[in-house]
Amino acid sequence: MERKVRVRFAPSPTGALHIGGVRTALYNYLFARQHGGDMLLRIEDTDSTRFVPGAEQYIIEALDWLGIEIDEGICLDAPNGKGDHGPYRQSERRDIYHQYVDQLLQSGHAYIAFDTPAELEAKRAEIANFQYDARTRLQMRNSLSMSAAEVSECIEKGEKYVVRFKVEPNEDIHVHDLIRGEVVINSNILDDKVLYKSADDLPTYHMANIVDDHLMEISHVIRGEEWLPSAPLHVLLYRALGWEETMPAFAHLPLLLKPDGNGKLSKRDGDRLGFPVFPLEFHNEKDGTVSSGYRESGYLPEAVINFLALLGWHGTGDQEMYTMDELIAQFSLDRVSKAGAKFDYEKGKWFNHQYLQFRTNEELAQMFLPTLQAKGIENADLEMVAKVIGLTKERVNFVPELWEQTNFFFVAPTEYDEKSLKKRWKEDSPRHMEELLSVLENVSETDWHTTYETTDDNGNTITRWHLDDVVMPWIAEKEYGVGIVMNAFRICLVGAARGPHIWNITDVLGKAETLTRVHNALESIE
RNA sequence: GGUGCCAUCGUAUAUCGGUUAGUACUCAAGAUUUUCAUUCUUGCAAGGGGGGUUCGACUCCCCCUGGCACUACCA
Repeated sequence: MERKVRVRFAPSPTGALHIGGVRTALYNYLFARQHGGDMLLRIEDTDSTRFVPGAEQYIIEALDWLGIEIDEGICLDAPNGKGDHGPYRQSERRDIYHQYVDQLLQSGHAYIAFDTPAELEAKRAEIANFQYDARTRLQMRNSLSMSAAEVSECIEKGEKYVVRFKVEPNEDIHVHDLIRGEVVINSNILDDKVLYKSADDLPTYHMANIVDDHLMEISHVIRGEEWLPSAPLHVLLYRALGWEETMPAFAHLPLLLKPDGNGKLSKRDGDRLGFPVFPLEFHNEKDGTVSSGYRESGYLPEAVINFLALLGWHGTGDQEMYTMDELIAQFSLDRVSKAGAKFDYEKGKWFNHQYLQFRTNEELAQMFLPTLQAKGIENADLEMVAKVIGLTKERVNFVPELWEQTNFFFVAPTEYDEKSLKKRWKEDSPRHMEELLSVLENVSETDWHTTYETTDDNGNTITRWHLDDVVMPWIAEKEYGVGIVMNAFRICLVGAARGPHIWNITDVLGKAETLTRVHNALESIE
């Protein structure tokens, strides 16, 4: 019988969750859902010195925002973990690790070493490319080079020690990777990795990772490419523990690279180039830094998911827009690319633009409210906000950008754009506007907002404003230019030569406000 | 330095031995628009180099070059 698919996302709470980590979580999630398996979240907090308060909560909230659901382990509705394989925080699993460290010690796969960090440093300075391995371990202070009596004496004296994995030399280790195929590495290049440290009574990543993945019955380990070099060590550990039969399958994902130049994408790149590298804004209590987030920048979660999914994976055809359900249905590990993907922020913006168009005007209005408030627009009429958003949303990539497109609907212009004036405000404009004012004053409130369907010269159905029937004949009769009149009118209402169709603007503004603005413009201009 | 991974337009990628090497982003031009924007159309732009294998290679193999990752009592 096929083993049930169980995957895990296992971040360290050392700060905000990097966007690359988010993609790893996403691929794990897609894989789990596609196979009807479980998605676990485990917190790898074995390095107490790097712990950052709030980071764990941040991770949970970020995944929740993106719609990556956790079936087991630490999650929003179970902050201390749910499921039968807990605890799901490595710092709470000390007793479990002890047992397996002892097992390795007893079976001779590991040994105790007393070398202090200073001694190790000295050794590295003394010998170039020093490696703690089969060739050098007898020169060091450990249970292989010391007598049993000496060892117990050191331990009784309270000397700090570590447990190291005893790597047998000159053995080819085969790692089967679902994305890269067979990777072979000789054990000679592996050092005797530290598995456990008595100083804080915690295992290191490698030990904890293998024990947990085994005990939690993980079937597939999908993680970043930076782990590929240590995969052989992990295979050796499974073997030493007697778990090779149920060892999970490995898949090492390509890295997310800097948009320019080369190297791994980092927080600094985001700061430097002006885009977020984290899903949510994060205030780091430990170092006092603030990191901007996709959510706060106006990104829609579905856009981030779609964008991230395509950074390293692609379907068979030209499809680019994917819902989460489509991704779940179509994702496959063998279509994950092997090469690192440069982070193209422009494409991310485009995705957000696309998904913004799918949202209703009412939804967008709700999302736009905080921006309006920040601009001093209190008690905005939601219906009116939705209406102006409908007129302008295809012009923007992000919700906050709506302000630049709609501000004149909320605030009457007090300044008039010089370039627009130069080009569109002519000598006759004041007289034209005076006359337009009297033409418009005669339009009833009802007619002001009226539209009707008609056909154009090509027989297409178009919507026409009643105001056209009032203003256009007047312009024609006076033999004024349509452009010169309408553009001056626009400047009066907007303050510049931009914005949606003029009658859409007068419709939202209403008759009284429209006339007021023209009056004001006539007084202010020149 | 050592080991490993990787290599198609500027970017993300399609192609799983036979194509005028496709698509999207970006950029440019034109059309549309009484404004700005949108939209539409068109265009620019690629198989790192060298050897093989083959009737035929972007695709398979080798070498070189280049890029990246790892090389901690961090994950």
